[in-house]
Amino acid sequence: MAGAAGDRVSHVRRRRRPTRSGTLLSAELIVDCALRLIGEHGPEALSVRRLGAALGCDPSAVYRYFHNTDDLLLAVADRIIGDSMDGFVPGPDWVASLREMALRVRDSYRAHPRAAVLASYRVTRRENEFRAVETGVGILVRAGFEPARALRLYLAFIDTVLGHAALDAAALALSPAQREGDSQASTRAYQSVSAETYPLLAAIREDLYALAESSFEPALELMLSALAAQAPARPGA
Amino acid sequence: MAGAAGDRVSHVRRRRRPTRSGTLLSAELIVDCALRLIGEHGPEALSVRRLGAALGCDPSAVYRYFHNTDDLLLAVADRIIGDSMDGFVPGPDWVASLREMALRVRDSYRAHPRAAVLASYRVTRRENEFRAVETGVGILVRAGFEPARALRLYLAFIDTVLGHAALDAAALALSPAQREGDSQASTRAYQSVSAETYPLLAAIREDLYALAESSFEPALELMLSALAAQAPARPGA
DNA sequence: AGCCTTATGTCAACACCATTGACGCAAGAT
DNA sequence: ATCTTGCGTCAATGGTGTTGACATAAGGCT
Repeated sequence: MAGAAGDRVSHVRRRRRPTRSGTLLSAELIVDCALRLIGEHGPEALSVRRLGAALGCDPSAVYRYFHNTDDLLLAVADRIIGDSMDGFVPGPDWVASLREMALRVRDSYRAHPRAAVLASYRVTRRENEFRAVETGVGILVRAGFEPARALRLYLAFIDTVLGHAALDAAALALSPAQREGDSQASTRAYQSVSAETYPLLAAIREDLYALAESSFEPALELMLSALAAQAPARPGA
Repeated sequence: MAGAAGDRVSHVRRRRRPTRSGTLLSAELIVDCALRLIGEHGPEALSVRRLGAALGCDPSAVYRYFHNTDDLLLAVADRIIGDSMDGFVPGPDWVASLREMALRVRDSYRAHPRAAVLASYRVTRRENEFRAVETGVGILVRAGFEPARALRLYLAFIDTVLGHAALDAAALALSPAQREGDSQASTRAYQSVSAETYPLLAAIREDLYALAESSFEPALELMLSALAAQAPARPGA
């Protein structure tokens, strides 16, 4: 049960004691700091020790607010999910609305890759997610789908988006060493494609840079076109 | 450097020295052992020290075969990909062939959920991955797509499949404590759907069990229908 | 057959990590 | 003014990946 809001250690702070360096700790502040650390110095910069150093407190003070690092990362993930749908209202064009939803999720993930990778594993089934489901299903229902079918299609859609967003985020979350390794391996692989073993790949050798790029947009458009094709003719349209 | 097949440390073994306990090491054997460790004792059981213990050798011997643990992890990922595509030959129906590819990948991930989660977000750029790309692009080319477009569409398709497979695997890979937490959150959420805040969800309350299910198949069918719709009329068809 | 190179298994050490239990200070209640 | 206890601090434990020096035997070469 690591992660539920009520489970956070000492959820209501009764006594607030400043750290040695004078700052007042809080769960919010720690999440802020974690996001900042990840954003500024890469995903591997997030450790309890560094967190303590950045916060100006002993590393173990973090455990007064979160059970463990997984708990902390879930809190970070929750913050990201809440932020992504913030202020979103569907427009009249249902396909465009779904597209915007997808891009919002993707951008939010890309903004916090490391936490996003962790978030994508755990479907939260919490407030923010239900709001998103209600919104998304609403878009499809207004497009003319039966409610139950709208739910199924929405789930297929959003899981696809989440999967791709996670893949994108994972690529960004790679440590510099891994990233370099990937790129070196790529260039070498491009050159070593032989016409004998891989005739097709050899024939489109100059297009192979696509291997290193995100396929989020093409996949999104395929998905949207499939949904559009299945939309029933609306009585009011 | 991590990654390409030719980059593996001492790719061709010239001298084979048994370990203290008598086993003959090999990259294959190490990958086998890693998969077994992860499968039996969870993803966190994979460490160089445990690997050494399980193999009956000094932990550092692993570094004679892989540059680092990331390198090893990529090899594990490539093994999973290779297993899934093993013995696959595309049939005459290109849509059915793509479907089979997707289901094979999904099954392979589900067979090694924890390893899949560890590895799924990495592009291995190793032998097996290239074989899969060659195969998949070939299917689309024979369906009538231009090679470059076939590559783009294949990547969008396979990334979607990988993303969903990873989500499925992640659900299977949750630790018991985490799984219980998720299920508790789910049931609580089902009950708390109120008609006021979520009128749509309340209306389809009996369909909400879909939230807990995989959306792999619906998403796959949407994707396939989109591809089928975009296929050019084949001269020979 | 016997030497020599060197691949490869072993050992010890380093620097980092998360997590925990004891300790003590001071905030806030009584 | 005293007492309780939340919470920041300290020290310690046992884990991690990775590296460099070392030893030993495998297998090519003469």
